[in-house]
Amino acid sequence: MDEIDQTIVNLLRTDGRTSYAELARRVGLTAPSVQDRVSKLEKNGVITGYQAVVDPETVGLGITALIGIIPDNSADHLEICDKLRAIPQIESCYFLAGVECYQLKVRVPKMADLEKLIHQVSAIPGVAQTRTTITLSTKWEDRPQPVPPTELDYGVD
Amino acid sequence: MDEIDQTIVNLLRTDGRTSYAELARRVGLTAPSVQDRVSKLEKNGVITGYQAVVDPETVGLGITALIGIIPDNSADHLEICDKLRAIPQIESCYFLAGVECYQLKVRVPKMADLEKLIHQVSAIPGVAQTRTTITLSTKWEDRPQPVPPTELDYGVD
DNA sequence: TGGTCTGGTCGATCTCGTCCACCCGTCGAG
DNA sequence: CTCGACGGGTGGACGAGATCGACCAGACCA
Repeated sequence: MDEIDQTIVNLLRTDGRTSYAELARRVGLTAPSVQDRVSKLEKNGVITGYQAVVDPETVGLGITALIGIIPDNSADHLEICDKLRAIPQIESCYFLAGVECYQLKVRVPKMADLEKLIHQVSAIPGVAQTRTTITLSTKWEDRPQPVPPTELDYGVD
Repeated sequence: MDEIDQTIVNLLRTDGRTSYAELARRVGLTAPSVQDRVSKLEKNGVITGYQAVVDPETVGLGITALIGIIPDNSADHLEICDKLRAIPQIESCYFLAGVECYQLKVRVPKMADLEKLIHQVSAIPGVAQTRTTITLSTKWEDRPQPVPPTELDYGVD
């Protein structure tokens, strides 16, 4: 994970379809060696995938909401997590330090779908309470910040 | 935005580097026509970009936090938004219906950076109060849900 | 009926991806 | 000191993919 790898990662984060040839030109190497570096980055779990970024509204996912979950004392977190994972509308799931120990980001087409979704989440054993906040607008999302200058080795060679 | 476009979008959301030739095989068209569809999807703002998904921990962004912002009455939201946008560590920014009218998702290398960041956000004119929650773990993030069957035309032809 | 428009195919050409042989410093062992 | 292994890079060859222009078929409308 040297400086060249960082450049490659930054380039691929801002345009995931950049060709190896183009990357090679940018970092001053040849295509095969860039390809080699990229596949090592993938193998080492630095790059975990590539996705097209889609405007949710244009594909009929006009409603975004954040749902906080307060568990009860007997909550089995493995089970909760599994049940949550099975719900496709939950795009992100964070485990938090706080009373609301999960926060979900969900997207649905219509309010009725959100209502159904909340019932579905509330029905999971171990979920004591949920608190939902509608997002009025997404100012921005998943903006790739440049990888910070590495002073330490982060354990991935 | 017919059924074929939806398939293309779904495929590109789960693997943003899928070649046009491969997409063509999957949807039963030729590469040029798929390419044509994709460029139309990009032009119409359905696909807004492509990004490599990176494991934050492996690139030195080990700390994730959610920051809620409570504005004061005189808050100029355009200014707040601009000031927030200028802070690269803020990866996502949602405008919410609630007392905390913004929620930020931030990533930093160390706790000290988070502290600095909170001070930075608190110092923005119009920000009355912030509330920060550390995420203990990211269960998953930005999982692409299949685009819902379109019953209506969502205004993007 | 004929013109136009949209969305497709086909084929040619150029670029890119990918594999392989080879090269060149580094480092540890004999 | 020399040898051999190794990691990481280069260059070339070849097949696959991207891209462009020409052409075609069905829908729609005057």
